[in-house]
Amino acid sequence: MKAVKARKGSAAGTAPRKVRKPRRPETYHHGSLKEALLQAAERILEREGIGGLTLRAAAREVGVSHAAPKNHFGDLAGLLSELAAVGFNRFVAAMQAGTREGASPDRRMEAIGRGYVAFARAHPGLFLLMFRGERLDFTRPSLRAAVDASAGMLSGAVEARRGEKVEAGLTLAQAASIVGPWSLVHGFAMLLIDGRLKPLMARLPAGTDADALLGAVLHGPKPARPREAGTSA
Amino acid sequence: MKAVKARKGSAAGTAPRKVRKPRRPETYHHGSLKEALLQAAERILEREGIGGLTLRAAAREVGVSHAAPKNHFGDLAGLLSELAAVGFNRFVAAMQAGTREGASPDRRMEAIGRGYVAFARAHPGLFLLMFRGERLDFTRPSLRAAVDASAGMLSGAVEARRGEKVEAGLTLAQAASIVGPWSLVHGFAMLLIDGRLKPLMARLPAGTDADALLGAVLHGPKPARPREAGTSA
DNA sequence: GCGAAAATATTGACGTCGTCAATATGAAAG
DNA sequence: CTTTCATATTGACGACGTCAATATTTTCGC
Repeated sequence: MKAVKARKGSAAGTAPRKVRKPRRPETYHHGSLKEALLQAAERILEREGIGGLTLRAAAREVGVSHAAPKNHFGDLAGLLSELAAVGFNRFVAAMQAGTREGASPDRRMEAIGRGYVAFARAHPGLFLLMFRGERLDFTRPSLRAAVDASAGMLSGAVEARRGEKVEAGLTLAQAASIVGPWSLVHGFAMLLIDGRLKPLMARLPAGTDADALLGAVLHGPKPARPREAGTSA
Repeated sequence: MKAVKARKGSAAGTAPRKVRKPRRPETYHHGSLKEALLQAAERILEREGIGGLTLRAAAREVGVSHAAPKNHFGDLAGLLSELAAVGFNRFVAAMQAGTREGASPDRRMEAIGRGYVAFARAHPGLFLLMFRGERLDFTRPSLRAAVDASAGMLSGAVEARRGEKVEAGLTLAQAASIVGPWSLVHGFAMLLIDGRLKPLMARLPAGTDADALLGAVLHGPKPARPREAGTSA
């Protein structure tokens, strides 16, 4: 989509300088560098993993000097946090993707869970970054807003299923009805993209994929009290 | 070169030179450096987080040269993997800690889950390291064995609860009966130690702690199908 | 005991990283 | 056109992982 632009001839650049985004006059020096850096960062993240994502690598990928990102993100945590914010926004979209308009609360809940895992599988590097709080700066407004949006999504679905509005104060049961499904789906996604389920899945009937396993986890016998869930699914 | 060695006295005690493990004559140069490095690494991990755990920092903490760890661990992944192996062994012990002899399979299962989360809370840095596969080297025999032990623990408890031995081949329902509880407890632990549940827990009645929330998650309404789980807790 | 051989520890170097300070450059405002 | 400011570059510093060369200690054959 975006031409990574010519390498700008190093020293002797006789070519026209600012041909970067002819359509958008809002560019400064070299165009919308912040956005370009974010896209480059995501590319690096999914290509080389979180260890390969550095400020200098992002600058290199875009073709600017190693210190250029500082103007837009401050430090590494800034870049990672902005990228995580982008991820959370897309995350919300992924969870909403499978929810149909008139679906029952239970179906809606399941669709959200499937979207949750689907996003993690599609963007494992981004997902891991988003849920690795140690490297993020949650004081950044963009990240905070994106996180809040994704949190509101889940509790909204739980509200609809329970048929009661969640107030400022929560009962233990209300909290558990949010944290339970969240934990189940989050743990599944984490274990899956970290390869922890591979040994188990290798022993399943041929052709059984992660989606089938997720379906069985969501619908099968209860995790804690099998007596009530019938014998076989 | 002698000046560096003088530092060893600070950690070893009164003796100036190689009095590190008087009981075991199997020591080489400076005592059991490998074990000392592992202990130092764990100290650093819990004190400064995973970002502060470096080969050089571990060497510094013990008082040896910056390249000394290479002899025992090869590279950074080696140190992290050996430390993760130690963690998995302790992890198994933590899960077994709450299981009583004649307890029912369900109670045993719950005890394992509580031990799972308790370990994560007690050693968050170690737990995160153990479940961050990207930085580990699973070809290391010690790590492989420790991981297998912890995996066998969970499936063993599930076997007991289902009353059937798990064979080489798995049905989808069998796999789900393992992955479901695992995901639930793992996700809860992950979200908890990453601070993701803090906003929710702040809205709970005063005095409600993470253990109470975990209990509600384990015993409360099912994550996916509340109809079967009785009315409401 | 003693010397050879192996194991272990140190030193120094290289390239990469994040970050900072100083400087240069292009855009916008007057 | 000139001032002003946001943006980008250059160069430096310390910390890191890793490697090669060297030094020191333990172990083992005798």
